[in-house]
Amino acid sequence: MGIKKKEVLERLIQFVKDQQLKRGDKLPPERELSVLLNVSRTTLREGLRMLEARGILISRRGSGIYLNRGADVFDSQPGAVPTDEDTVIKDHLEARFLIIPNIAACAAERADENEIKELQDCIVRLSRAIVSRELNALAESEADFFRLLAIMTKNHKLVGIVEQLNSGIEIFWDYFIKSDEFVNNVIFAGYVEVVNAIKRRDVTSASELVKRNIINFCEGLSRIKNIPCRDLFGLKKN
Amino acid sequence: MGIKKKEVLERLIQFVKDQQLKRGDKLPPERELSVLLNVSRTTLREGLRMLEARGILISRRGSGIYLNRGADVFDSQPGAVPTDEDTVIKDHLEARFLIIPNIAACAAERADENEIKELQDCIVRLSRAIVSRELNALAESEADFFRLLAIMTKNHKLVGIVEQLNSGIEIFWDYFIKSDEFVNNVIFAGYVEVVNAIKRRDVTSASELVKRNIINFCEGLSRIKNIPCRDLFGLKKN
DNA sequence: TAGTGGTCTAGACCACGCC
DNA sequence: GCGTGGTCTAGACCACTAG
Repeated sequence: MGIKKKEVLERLIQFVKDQQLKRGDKLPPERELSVLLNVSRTTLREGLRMLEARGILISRRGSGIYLNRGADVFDSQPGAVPTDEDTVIKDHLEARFLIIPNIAACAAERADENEIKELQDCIVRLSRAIVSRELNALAESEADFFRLLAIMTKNHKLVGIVEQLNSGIEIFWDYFIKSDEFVNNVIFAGYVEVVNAIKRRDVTSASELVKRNIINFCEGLSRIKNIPCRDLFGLKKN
Repeated sequence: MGIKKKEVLERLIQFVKDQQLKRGDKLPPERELSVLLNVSRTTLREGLRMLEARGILISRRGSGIYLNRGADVFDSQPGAVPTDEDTVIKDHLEARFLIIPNIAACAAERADENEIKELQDCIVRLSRAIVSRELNALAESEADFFRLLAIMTKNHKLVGIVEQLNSGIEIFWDYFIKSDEFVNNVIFAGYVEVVNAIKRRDVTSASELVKRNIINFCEGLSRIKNIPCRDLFGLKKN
C-alpha cells in the first residue's frame, strides 16, 4: 500500500476524532477534505472507499459523506483499520471457519466434472508449493482452492465474498512455512480429502472436512505463535 | 456505474475472447491496454480492479496481469459480469442463507449491551421504513442490521465480508416493497425474534431464526417474482 | 439552480520483478 | 537497467439531490 494512502486513512480517522463526529454526522465535501488532508481528491477517494468497504462511512451521491454504524471502531481500536498481526490472522481463520464449510457443501452439490478436475490440478500445485517451500505459490494456490470452491457453487456473490476473504492474508504464510512437516502433511492431506468428498457428492463430509482442516491449521499455527485457538470453535455444531 | 466503466468491462471481456486467452495467459500491459480500449489508464484500472475482485484477473507488480481460474465465466455467461436481475437476487439470498446464520450465532455469543441497544434502534428504524414504504430507508436499515451483527462478532474480516454481501442489492427491495402486509410483518417479526435470541445469548436460536427469516423472505419474493426458491434450501442441516 | 459525489483524463513518479 | 503494476496529481465534466 502506498505511503499517502496509509496517511490518508490515519489523518481521516484523526479528523473524525478531532471533530468529535458521531454516527450519522456529515463529513466535509470531498473537495474540501482533500485540501484539509493535503492530498488529491483521487487519493482521498481511495481512502474513503476503503472505509466504505468496512462499513464505517457511507456516501450519498448529491448529498454528502456520512459516518455509519461501525464508526465506533475509532473508540475501541487505536489503529482502527490496520490491526496487529495476530488479530488479523485470528479473524481470518475464524471467518474461514464460519464461511468456507457451507460453501464447500454447496460446491459438493453443484460441481461439474471440469471443475473437479481443476480442483485436483490446484492441489497438485499446492503440494508442489509445500514441498518446495515457495511462499507465494503456496498462498496463491490455496487462495485458488477456495476460489474454485466458490465458482463451483455457480453463485457470483459467493465468488466475490471468497475473494474478499482471500484478500490481505499473505502474512500468515510466513508462519506456516516455518512449521513442521507434520502439520504441512496433515493440512495437505485434508485438502485431498475435501476434493474426494466433493467427487463423491458427499455434502456433509465436504463441510466437516473443511472444518477439520481449518482446525488443524489453527492448531499448527498456535504451536508457533501464541494465538488462542480454543475460543474459535465454540460454534462447531452450527 | 459510469458509461465508460461498463464499456471498459465489455471491451475487456471481448478482448479476452478475441485473443482466445486462456487461464494463466498474460494480458498486455496497462498502458498498452488503455490505448487498445481507448480509455485512460485510471479508468482501465477501475475495470481491472473490478475483475480482480471477482477472481477473474490477478495483477503481479513488476510482472503483468494474468487470467485466473474463474475466467471460464466468459464461456458460460454471455454478459459475464452483470447477470440478469433474477440471478442476482437468487445469488444474494443464497449467500445470505449460507453466511448470516453463523454470524448471528457468533454475535449472540459476543455482543455487549451497547451493541444490542444499537440493534434494537436499528429495528425501530426498520419498522418505520416498512410502514411508510420508504425504499431507501428500508434497504439501508436492513443493511445496517447485518452490519451490526458483524460488528458484534468483533471480527474485522467478517465486517468486510458482510459489507461485500450488502453491496449492490438495491434492486430487490423494489419487489419487496410491493409485497403484501403479511410478508412484511412476518419478516419484521423475524428480526425482532433474532434480537431477542441475541439478548438471551441463545446461539442456536439466533442462527435458526435468521435462517427461518431468509426463507420467509424468499417465499415472499417468489410469490411475486418467479424465483425458484426450493433448491436454495437443501443445505438446511449444515 | 447550486453543490455534492461519481467518473474520466493525461501525465508523473515510485517500487517491485525480472533479465 | 528496464518494464511492469501501484500510487498520486490537478483539473474537467457528468448525474444526482436538495432547497
